[in-house]
Amino acid sequence: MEAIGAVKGFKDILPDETPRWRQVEERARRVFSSFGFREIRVPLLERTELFRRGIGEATDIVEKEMYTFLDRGDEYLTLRPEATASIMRAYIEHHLYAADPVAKLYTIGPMFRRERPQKGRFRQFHQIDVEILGLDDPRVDAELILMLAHFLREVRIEDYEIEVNSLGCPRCRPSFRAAVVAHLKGREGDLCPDCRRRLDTNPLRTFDCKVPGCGEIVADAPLIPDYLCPDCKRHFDDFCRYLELFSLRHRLNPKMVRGLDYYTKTAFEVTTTLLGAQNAVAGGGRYDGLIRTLGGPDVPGIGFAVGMERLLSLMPPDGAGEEPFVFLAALGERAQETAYLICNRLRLRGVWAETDYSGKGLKAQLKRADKLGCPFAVILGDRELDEGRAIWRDMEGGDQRQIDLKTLDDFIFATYTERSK
RNA sequence: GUGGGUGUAGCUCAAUUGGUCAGAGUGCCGGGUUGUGGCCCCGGAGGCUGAGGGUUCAAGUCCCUCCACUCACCCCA
Repeated sequence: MEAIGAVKGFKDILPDETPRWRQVEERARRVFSSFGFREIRVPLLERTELFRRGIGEATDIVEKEMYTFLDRGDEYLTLRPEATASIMRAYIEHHLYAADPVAKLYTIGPMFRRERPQKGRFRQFHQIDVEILGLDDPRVDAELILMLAHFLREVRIEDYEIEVNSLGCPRCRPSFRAAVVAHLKGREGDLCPDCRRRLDTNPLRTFDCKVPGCGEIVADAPLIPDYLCPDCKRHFDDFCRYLELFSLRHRLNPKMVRGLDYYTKTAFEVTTTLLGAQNAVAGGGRYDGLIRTLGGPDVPGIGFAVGMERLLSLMPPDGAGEEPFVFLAALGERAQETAYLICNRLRLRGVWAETDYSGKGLKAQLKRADKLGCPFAVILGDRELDEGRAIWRDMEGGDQRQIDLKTLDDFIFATYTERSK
């Protein structure tokens, strides 16, 4: 029979890797809690319309990257390509704004985008997603970045840069957009085909283009900060001032734009040079009009997402191993049964114990204990059984002593609790 | 969607101009120690060399097609 492989771009997270995943998740939860965030869990599947309206029709995600299918011939559903839209949907659907004017939420889970896989980019990938709804104060924007930086520190990631920019609001963006279009139109012929198309759909995205010719044209293009309305400008200035208040090193990148349409005002990205072409570890920004666009009240919001796989590949290696506490080696049928019993009694008391099922020799059993990384082993043969005792072996030093069988369970349990302190 | 690279044992990789080339290390199993792991020594199992076709006396090696993986463009976390 031919074996069935995983779907392209979908990865198994094997037992050797899961401890690190859990470690990151736990640290995220701890950090977010202390900043007042609560967890929300939303479905992986939503109506396609949610993402079309939320993320924007002209974005790459909606245009060509979504896993969309017709469900039983009556409605289009999509595997979520990001979490924000779903969280906004839940926020509106359950009237969370009514209970509290401010909602601080986070979620951790898989996202799906049908792109060509490469280093740091998968079709199913995982994000840690954080949102603050109901506050538009620039202090909140700075505080969110403070929390993100703190979290990165907690997972021992140091080599990164925070880039910030303001994308303006519906009041100031049209004039900026017009200026960019005017600038680009003059040299339209020198633009790459993609950018020529973007001229109509989303001219700001030409800023991202890496084609050398486009880079030159964009080099002296108008910059967003110069076109911000007084309100946006003040917001951005204050935001930057608060970043400095926290001594958060950051870089102004007036050419940074984001691939999702809903962003307004503050935008930021955490980048690193260590990831190859996929240099963004985290990214986010403010989206003051999104909730209303999705049929909710006019509530401002800001959030960010961290790419789990990318984060993990940046983390320094850590011996977050998992090993049993004791191996019960048994010789002879009667001893094997006793060892089997003790092993499971220990497990019921919360001590990770392993034993042998093969009836192999002592050498093979100790070898197994060593391979598993057990710090201790119990040796129990019919000989010991008859004398009502067992051998307690320290695997590191090789010291051995006799333990009365009647007190063995308690002895092991006590040693275990002592050691886990 | 478009390019480039790579496919040999579970894993990491070797195999001169096509000519005993199907190997090593590691892991696994066993023995050296009839009841004592790690180090060392010895042995064993395990591969239609990604798949299919072609050239040739001879193909892991050259050519074609397909597939998979990978990196990059694009975009983003």
